[in-house]
Amino acid sequence: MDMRLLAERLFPHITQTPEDIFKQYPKRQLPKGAMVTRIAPSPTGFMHLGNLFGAVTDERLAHQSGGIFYLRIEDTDQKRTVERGVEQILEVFSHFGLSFDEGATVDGEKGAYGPYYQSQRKEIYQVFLRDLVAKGKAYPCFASEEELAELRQRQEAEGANPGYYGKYAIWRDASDEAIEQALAENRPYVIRLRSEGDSERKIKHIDLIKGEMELTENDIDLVIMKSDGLPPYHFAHVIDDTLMGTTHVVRGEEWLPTLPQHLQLFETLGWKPPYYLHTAHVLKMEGNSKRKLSKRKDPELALEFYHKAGFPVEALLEYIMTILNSNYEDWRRQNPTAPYQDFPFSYKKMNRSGALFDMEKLKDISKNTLSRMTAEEVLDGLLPYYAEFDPDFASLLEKDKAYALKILQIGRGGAKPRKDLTTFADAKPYMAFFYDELFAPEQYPFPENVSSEDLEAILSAYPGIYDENDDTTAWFDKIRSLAEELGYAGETKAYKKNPDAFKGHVGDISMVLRVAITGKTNAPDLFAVMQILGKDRVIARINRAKTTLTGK
RNA sequence: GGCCCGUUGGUCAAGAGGUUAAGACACCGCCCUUUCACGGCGGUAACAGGGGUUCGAGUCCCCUACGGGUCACCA
Repeated sequence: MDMRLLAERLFPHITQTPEDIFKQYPKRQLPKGAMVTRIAPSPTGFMHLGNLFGAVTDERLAHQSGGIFYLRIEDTDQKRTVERGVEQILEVFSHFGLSFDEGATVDGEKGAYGPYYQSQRKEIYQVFLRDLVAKGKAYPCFASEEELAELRQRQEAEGANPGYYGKYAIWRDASDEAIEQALAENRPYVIRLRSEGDSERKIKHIDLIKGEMELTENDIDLVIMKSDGLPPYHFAHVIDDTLMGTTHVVRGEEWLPTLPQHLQLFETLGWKPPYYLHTAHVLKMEGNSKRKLSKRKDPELALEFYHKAGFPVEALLEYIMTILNSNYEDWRRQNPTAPYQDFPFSYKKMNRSGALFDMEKLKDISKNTLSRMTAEEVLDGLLPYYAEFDPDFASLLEKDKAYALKILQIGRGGAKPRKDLTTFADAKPYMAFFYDELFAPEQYPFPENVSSEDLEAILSAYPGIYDENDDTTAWFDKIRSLAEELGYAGETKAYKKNPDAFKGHVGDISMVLRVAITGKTNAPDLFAVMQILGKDRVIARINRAKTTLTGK
């Protein structure tokens, strides 16, 4: 059969030529070295850590080089497409502060290289499909699912590699009559590429992350159009990334095995492939072995997990940067407050092997990130977090922001800031005692070496000696005197030198006060705490503790 | 099973033929300290194994082992 006639027969509605299409996608005019990258997620309603790793890499490479970073929606598989999937994608990336220069948006799309939804690009793909058929480089295949399953079984029995190739490619050289008949019967079909590859031959390829590698040529007659008329990933990737001018494709290493197919497609179409960066997977330890993070078993794969746990987005980005570029931590030490975008990102610093996800490291980074933030920044994170997960606490914070800021200000801002919070979720237990609404200790964990008589004596004496206007030294001198009056060492050192001479030391006295005022044995600087609470509430809490203690 | 990728302390990693094999997290110890959170000092701990090449190998080559990935009209 004349292949041109066949092409016309298969795609009667296609009138444009590849040249027509290329006119609509002119070469991008960008400065030298500018990279064009994209992320191309499927709208499956599940955004995970891997998506973010890739997106940060793409975004940095593009924007650092003066290039373009765009969002393309890979929705060629209708079965997997989910309602609001695209909105979710957009929300997640805007949440992490990543912005696209082109691509899908909340209300459509922007940019001159669209459509950015693959489901809307059917005609474009078919122009190239038609062209390939006309040139004899692709052909229709009418094999049914059953036939293909049968084929696989036969190959297994023969010990041959599975797949539609060589002598197993039954429609590759089908007779005109057979095609004619199948068409007449309206049987569904796919379009396959007529592979010229040989599985005995190797191709050399340089991946920007993995380096030089040797791959086996593809000899499978790849499906390039599904029976629904849309292309599978492989073909869409080649067409879209070419037309849209992608210069660097960043994707997970699970794509490496199909790379020969992509390179073959580029060659067949006569196009130059982009640079590839195949990134290693994030792994997880299970027993004694590592494995890829799994959607079903590992909640920490979902980005939602970090949101719920209260990790600031800055912290997660910070962790991602340390994983992506090994020299990032050193840079951060030199530049403690610079935005991460100032870091000279390089794909050369990306690791070729997979990293275990390290929650402890994330926590440490998060703690440091929070400690570097201003009280205002922390509160800005706290408010939406608690609005979503604990509205009651959110309204307490909201009611008096100045008060909340005073609390968050304790020990913040110096060269050695306090590091009390690992996540936003830590803030409530940390701050709760400052709020009378939440302050309700049933019993007080007073130090055990202080007798009940002494406890009562301390709590009774304190309201009389506490003066709001004392500075920290004057205040503590009073505590010291009280300690000595009761037979406790005024200096810790004196106690340590001769423990038998005292009931305890001044630290025990301040611990009693700390427990009475905060309900806890561990709290930030007591003097600062009292300043914030104010004299009335300090006295009230001392009295409350005394009442609880004595029962009156 | 075929094909592909990978392998430096518990974890993340530096390392581009000559290093006492960095640093960070975690862990342990000491110090500082009125609690806590910090901070300081120190410590335990690694080139998967075997062959080559070389005066010299964590670095280059080969084999083995182990780990991961992939073999769809899913991406």
